[in-house]
Amino acid sequence: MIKELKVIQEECCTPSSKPTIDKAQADKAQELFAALADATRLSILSLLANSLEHEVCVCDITSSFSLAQPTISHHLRILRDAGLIKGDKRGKWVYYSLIKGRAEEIKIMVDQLLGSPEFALL
Amino acid sequence: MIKELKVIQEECCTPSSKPTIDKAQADKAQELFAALADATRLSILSLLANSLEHEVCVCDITSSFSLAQPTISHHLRILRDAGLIKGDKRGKWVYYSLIKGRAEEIKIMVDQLLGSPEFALL
DNA sequence: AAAATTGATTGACAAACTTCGATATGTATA
DNA sequence: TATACATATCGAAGTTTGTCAATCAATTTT
Repeated sequence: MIKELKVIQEECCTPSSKPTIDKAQADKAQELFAALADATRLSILSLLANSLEHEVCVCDITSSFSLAQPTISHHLRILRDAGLIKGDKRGKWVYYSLIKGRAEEIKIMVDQLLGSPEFALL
Repeated sequence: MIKELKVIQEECCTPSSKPTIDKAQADKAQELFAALADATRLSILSLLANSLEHEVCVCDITSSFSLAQPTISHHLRILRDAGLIKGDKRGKWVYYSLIKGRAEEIKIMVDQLLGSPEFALL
């Protein structure tokens, strides 16, 4: 009996048998979440999502924050590089808008990472 | 005619009328996404989500990566502080597991930020 | 054509983050 | 009780990130 208890305690746990995400997937997801990991950028996204025409020019984005114009430009670039927004230059102004379908893609990513009822069945 | 074109060009766009997320919400979301903005931490989450018992001890997590033990411990702390995982000490070992329901909460957050069909109707 | 305006880029700096070795703490074993 | 083991914490080194002033490029206005 004591011997059996010993054996149980000599192993901490049974290792996983299911495959986990690979490094390429993890790196890609990291890029996305890093773009979302800033309060200013999240506010910019919310601003675009809630604007009447779903399109806001840089001047209005800049005037919504107490940050210098190059700082906003920097944040817009990060969101653009992450494929979350796009900019459309018309005349003197650049109008930014959300890229559609990204919300769904992100939610699928969250399910793959943290598990969801559907993924749990696989 | 020319005058009318001038008037149109003197304003860049119509400002938003809908409310956007406030700073407190943005800060909270930033904390969460910052915890997800690292490939190692995403791999750890995936490891927990895909483990047979949905529970893995630190030793097995550590041996899954080419990183020093204090580094893994640091990442586990960040995930714990973000409310994504919990640790259960049993004897010599600490077993980590995902906190249930967080995936759904994150997906709702994404919808609020980037807009979703339901939120668009509001 | 010159001046003004919008937005992007560059370079610098401080703050935050990832990583590690050394060490501390708690538990089990001899 | 002394030793070995598992994990957390601390402090330091190197890297990345957020911010701004200065500058540049493109467009419009005068």
